Amino acid sequence: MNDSVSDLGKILKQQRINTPLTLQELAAESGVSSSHLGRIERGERFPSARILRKIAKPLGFSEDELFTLAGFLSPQTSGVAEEGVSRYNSRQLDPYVARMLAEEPPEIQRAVIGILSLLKSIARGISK
Amino acid sequence: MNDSVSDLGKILKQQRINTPLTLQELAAESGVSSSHLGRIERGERFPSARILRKIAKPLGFSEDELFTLAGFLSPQTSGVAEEGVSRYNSRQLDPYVARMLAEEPPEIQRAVIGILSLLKSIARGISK
DNA sequence: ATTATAATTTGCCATATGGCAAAAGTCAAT
DNA sequence: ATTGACTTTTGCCATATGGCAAATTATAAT
Repeated sequence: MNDSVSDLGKILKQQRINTPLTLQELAAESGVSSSHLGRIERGERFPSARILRKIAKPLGFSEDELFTLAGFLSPQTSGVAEEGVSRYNSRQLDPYVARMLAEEPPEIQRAVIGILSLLKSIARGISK
Repeated sequence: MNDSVSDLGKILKQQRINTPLTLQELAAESGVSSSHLGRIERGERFPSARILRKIAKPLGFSEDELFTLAGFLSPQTSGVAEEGVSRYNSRQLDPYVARMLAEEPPEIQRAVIGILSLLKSIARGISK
C-alpha cells in the first residue's frame, strides 16, 4: 500500500464531514452499507471500483477524480511506461487539493498560502 | 451478470488475438496470471480495476477506455460532471496559489487542506 | 500415429470485499 | 446519573478475486 492509498480513507472522510453527511446518510444516498463505508474511511477495507463509483456523486467527486485518488487511474495522461516509477512527482498539485482549494474565493486561497509560509518560517525558526 | 459484462471478456479476447498475444504472453507482460486472464475472457471472473489497469497497455487500450468498457466509468467523463455541480465550477484556482502549493510535497498539500477545513469548522461553530 | 511443445482450462486455496445485525460510543435533554 | 436517539464500530458470514500447479487440449514435427 502506498501513500495515496492509505490517504484515501482520510480524504473520503474529510469530504463526507465537510459536506456534511453521516455515514448512514452517505450509505442511504450511495447504496453502500454504512459499516463498509466506515471501514473504508479508517483504512480497514479498500473500496472497489463499483463502490467508488457509487459514492462519487454524493460526495461531490467526479468519478475520474476518485479513481485517480484510489490509484485506479494514473494521473492525467494514460500510458506511463514503467510501473516502478516509485517516486511521486512532487512538483504537481494533488487533484484533490486543487479541487478543495478551488472552492474557496481567491482571497481565501491566497490567505492559505500566506498561512503556509508563516508556518514554514516559524518551523524554520524552531529548528534552528 | 449483464450483457456488457459478459461482452467484456469477448472484447478482451478479441483484442488479445488481434494483437496478437497468447494468454501466457499477455500474462508475462501484464503481470496477471494466465489462468485468471483466461477466466476473465470467458466470463468466469470479472476483472478488478487493478487487473484492468495492468492489462490495458499490453492490449493497447487506454485505461479510461477499458474502465468504461467494464462499466467502472460512465461513458465520456473527462473531469467535468454534467449534472448539478453548480456549487463547484463557479470558482477557479488562482494560478499563483497553485504554483506555490505545487512546490510542497503531497502530504503537506493535504495537510493544508486539513487545516483549512478545521478553521472553517471552527468559524462555523463561532458564528452559530 | 506418436511424441514433443506450447496454450488453455480446471481444481484448489488464500485473501479481499461488502452486507447485516448486534454492540459500543456520543450527545442532548431531562 | 439516566434515558433516548443517533452514529460509528465490530462480529460474522457469504461471495468474489486471483494465483499456483496439475490436467487437458491444440499444434506441430517427425
